Amino acid sequence: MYTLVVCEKPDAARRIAQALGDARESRPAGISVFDVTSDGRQYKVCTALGHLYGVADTTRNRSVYPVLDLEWAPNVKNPRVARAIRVISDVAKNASVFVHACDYDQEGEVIGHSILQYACGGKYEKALRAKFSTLTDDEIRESFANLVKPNSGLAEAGRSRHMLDFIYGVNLSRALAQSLKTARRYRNLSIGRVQGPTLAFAVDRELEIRLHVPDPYWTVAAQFEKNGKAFSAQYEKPRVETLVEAKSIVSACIGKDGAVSDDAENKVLLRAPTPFNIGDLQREAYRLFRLGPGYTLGIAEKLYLQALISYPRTSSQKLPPSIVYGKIISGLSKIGSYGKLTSMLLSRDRLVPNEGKMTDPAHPAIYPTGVAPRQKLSGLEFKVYDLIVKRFLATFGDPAVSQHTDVKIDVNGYIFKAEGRTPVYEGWMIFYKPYVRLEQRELPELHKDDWVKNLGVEMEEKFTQPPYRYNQASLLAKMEQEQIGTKATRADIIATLFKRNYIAPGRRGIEVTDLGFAVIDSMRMFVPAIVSIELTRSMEEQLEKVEQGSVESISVIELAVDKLVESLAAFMEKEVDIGERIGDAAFADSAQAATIGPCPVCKKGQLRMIRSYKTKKRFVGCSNYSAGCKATAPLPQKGLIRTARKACPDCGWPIIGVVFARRAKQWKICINMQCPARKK
DNA sequence: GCAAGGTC
Repeated sequence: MYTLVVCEKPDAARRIAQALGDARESRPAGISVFDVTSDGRQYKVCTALGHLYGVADTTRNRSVYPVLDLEWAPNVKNPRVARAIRVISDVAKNASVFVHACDYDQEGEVIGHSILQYACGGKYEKALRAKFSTLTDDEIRESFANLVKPNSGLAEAGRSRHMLDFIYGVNLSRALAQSLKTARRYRNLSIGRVQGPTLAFAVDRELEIRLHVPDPYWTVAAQFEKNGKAFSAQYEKPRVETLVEAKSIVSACIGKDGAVSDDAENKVLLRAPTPFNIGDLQREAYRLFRLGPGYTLGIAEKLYLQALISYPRTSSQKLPPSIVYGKIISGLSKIGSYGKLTSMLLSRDRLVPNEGKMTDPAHPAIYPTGVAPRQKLSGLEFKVYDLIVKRFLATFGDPAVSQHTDVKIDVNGYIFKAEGRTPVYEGWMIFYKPYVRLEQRELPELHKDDWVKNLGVEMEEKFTQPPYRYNQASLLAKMEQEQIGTKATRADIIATLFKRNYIAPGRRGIEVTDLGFAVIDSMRMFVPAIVSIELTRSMEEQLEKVEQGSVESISVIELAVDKLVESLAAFMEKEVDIGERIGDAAFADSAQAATIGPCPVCKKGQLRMIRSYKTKKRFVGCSNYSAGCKATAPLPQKGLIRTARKACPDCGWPIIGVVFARRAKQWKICINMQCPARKK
């Protein structure tokens, strides 16, 4: 007889098994099972692959809606999932004790609950729960020495979350699709609790930009000189509202020398950065390399599978000592050019990382393992790896010190400000080069009551600017800030909005398409909750009550269904109008998206993406085909294709960009097979 | 051809 331990993922199962004792791995049906004997106890540590069970539509018919009868079913479409369920069921047959050791959070509770209930034959209530905050040896042993009862309220709240998201998301997506069908069109549409608000963020930003009225203002700057060194200073009001005022400042100051009226010197400490969680890494990779968040996650997963970095899907900014900093750093000292940096840390008595506030139930922050790469990393893989290594090292660095000199200069009663920034001590920044640089702005030495020579005073007319468009990194940051989606899904949600053609990459960030506007408009009209973060907030409140046991999950779901049905009724009344509106937007967009560029052969038509009726493959043809232009070119069959709005310098045919979700950044090619550049 | 959430 033995204890069956249920874990959430293979990596966690391995760590838990090794922490419990000597672990022997076998792989029935390609799924790992670890046999452990420890203090006379026998364990079989099994693993899920994330959710093995989830909500399913009992009608099995996508054109039916509303669908309100849901069931909780194994995800048998995925063969690996089916094998994992079989393996665990087999092991469960002879187990005497069951331990739920999935991540200690809501989804983890659900994953373990389903497995214990359905793969192990109703063992959830009898099972014991391992409660850990990170998967370190000490914590794992501690949690197994103090096993608690499973939290059935949490499991129930989690299952309700799945149900509610399905009820809103699937039904409203089908309603949108149906409205298009009524208008005799077809397009793949979707909306959901997280997609809705995320798209709405971009829509609202787009509206702010379109409604922005530029206001003029003036800036006034002066050039001064002291001891042969010139420097500039800004008038104390960064924005002067009127031309009259700006002119009067300039005329009062021009040609008049200034006196230093105030000087302040401060040493400013800049603390070391905190270690990366996945969102931090995605933002930093975007800032430095312009990598989309989904792509960065893909690279991080690859590095993790090569054992070069720790588990990347973490929200933690903590580095527990149990990962043994010294061991990792000495490992890194043998890799590439890190030796110089690591020796600076290895000579220290104590290593203390500057941790952030965020935690994660199952994993620490992202850190390099110190294992040397076995194969050469690709350019981008190396960039992300290098960033992770240097960030890790930098968290142990001393604060950097910068001397700030703030000087006020009085010119005929008008005050100008000048700032000096001088690096004093590099501290942690030495580890994080070239990803950071201490700011340097020189000022001559100035003391109170010194006179400075006036070299000129100038004013400049400026206009208030509209806010920036979101880019992928800032949209992801907005989602984090509003707490919608999760660390592992945010990048995917944004990718879905691109795939649906609700948003598109523009010159200065993410632009909302007409289709995106039409979808948001119709939802705001009939189902405003789905495009507002309030739905998430109220769901969280109600699920909290389910978890506490003060409200039944069934009543929460029934209430949601009532609200949905009410909204759907109003929506269906206007179905034809909505369908027309969305259809027009969708097909205006796709006609535009399908246009690749002007035809270089007949010089009259436009080259367009067309799908062949016979082969179902896409290719490029000229809109002037019926008038005799036979210009054509093949296209890659995978990936999202957009025009680069540029002609090839070698042959004049248009250039396209091909985007793959988690793979290449963007692949720019000339579509002409006969292009001279191709022959090279 | 539909959500959001796990993970491979």
